[in-house]
Amino acid sequence: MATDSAPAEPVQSKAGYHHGDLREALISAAQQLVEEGGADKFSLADACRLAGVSTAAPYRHFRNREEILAEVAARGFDALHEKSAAAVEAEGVGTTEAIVAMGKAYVAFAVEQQRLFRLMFGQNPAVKEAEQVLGTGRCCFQWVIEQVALYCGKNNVEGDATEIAVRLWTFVHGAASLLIDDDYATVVPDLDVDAMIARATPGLLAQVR
Amino acid sequence: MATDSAPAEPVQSKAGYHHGDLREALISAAQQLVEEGGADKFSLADACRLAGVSTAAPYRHFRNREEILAEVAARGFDALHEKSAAAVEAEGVGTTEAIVAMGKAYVAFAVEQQRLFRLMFGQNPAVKEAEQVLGTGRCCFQWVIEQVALYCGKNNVEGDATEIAVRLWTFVHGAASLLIDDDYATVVPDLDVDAMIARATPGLLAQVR
DNA sequence: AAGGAGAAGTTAGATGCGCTAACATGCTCG
DNA sequence: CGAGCATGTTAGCGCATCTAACTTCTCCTT
Repeated sequence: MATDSAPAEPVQSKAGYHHGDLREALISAAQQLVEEGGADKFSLADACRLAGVSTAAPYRHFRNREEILAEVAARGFDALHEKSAAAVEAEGVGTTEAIVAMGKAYVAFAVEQQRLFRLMFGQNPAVKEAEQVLGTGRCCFQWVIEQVALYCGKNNVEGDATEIAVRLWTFVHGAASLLIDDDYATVVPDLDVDAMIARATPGLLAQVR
Repeated sequence: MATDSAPAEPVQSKAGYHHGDLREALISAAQQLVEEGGADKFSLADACRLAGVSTAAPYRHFRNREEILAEVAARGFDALHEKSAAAVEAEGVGTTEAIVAMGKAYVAFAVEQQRLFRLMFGQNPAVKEAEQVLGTGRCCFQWVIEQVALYCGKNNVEGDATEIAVRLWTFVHGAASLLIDDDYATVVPDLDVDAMIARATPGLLAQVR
């Protein structure tokens, strides 16, 4: 595969001294490794082995280990946004069901990509303060506010959409966290989280007082 | 301090070749270091320097790095339990105010000891599955259920105390997490979390359908 | 009271990671 | 075609975890 006669490969090759698109390859490796072992255990060296390059190579594309993690986190927010949007679309924009579906999608995303979720909502400052992460994260939440505003409009609910959105977010984020961190398992092992969300959402949607 | 005439020091000395109570000294150092830099950055070697021993010494008392962290986490649950109990006591057991105070205490604990809270409710399996952590954690939640049951009894609320406790826990845990991980800061910078809890609690206490 | 066993320290070193410096290669464009 | 730059490589420093083998001190038995 290496000492071949044809040096071709139009734009981005994969063989030989130069990788082709190492940046993407490393991000992809990082996504995989993060999901397997969590951001803590993630090692740049492992990613290099997956991509088939030396351990010094990443530094041509990233300042350091955390910059790769930031990129992974940012893409996570995009994925979360997409998943939520699909769930809402399926139920019909502006309905109570859509709001509930949004919450369930949030938790489902957390469950399906536990470690990624932990990275996205973790405490690593280098990740959280990264440009891309702030951008995609904000965008994600703005969209939720919009959905709540649409709900309020359609259902004659008077109230600040942002305030309601924050309440909803708080609840589903708590549910997602306790679920994936196995904290529910310790004390209420057979909790049906989806059912809990469905039952609690109406109360959180109503304007209090 | 070393080559002295009196070898005394009744039970546990601090000077000389033997430390006296290295186990406690290391745990105490770990508590300090975790709160300063988080469990990720915590290094056994740093703890050794704080305690004034070589980097091999800890292995006489702990299997590995994670076993110290587990001990720190377990003590965190004790501290959380105490703080919550004090808050409830101050408001009067069985009142709505006591329940609200319990929630605020939870969030306050998280804010005051961010990194410890993250360790306690993190994803590190070696920590979460440790005997002491499971024990103190369960105990902590059982007490919350009791408080909710007392509330229900005094206020003629029909409903499963466990179910209500889980709803409350979910909400305040979400609030604490989003607050200390700076996620609120990105999108709703001037949110008053205590006020939010006070307003949301009555709705969460009521039995839904 | 002597002295031996074992607990609790030590130093040395294997292994692995992050990151940098200096060097090598080969794509791209003038 | 060849110069220059982007993107690889190897070598190596510093630091962390953990183990092995050795030392020191405590205390328990006789």
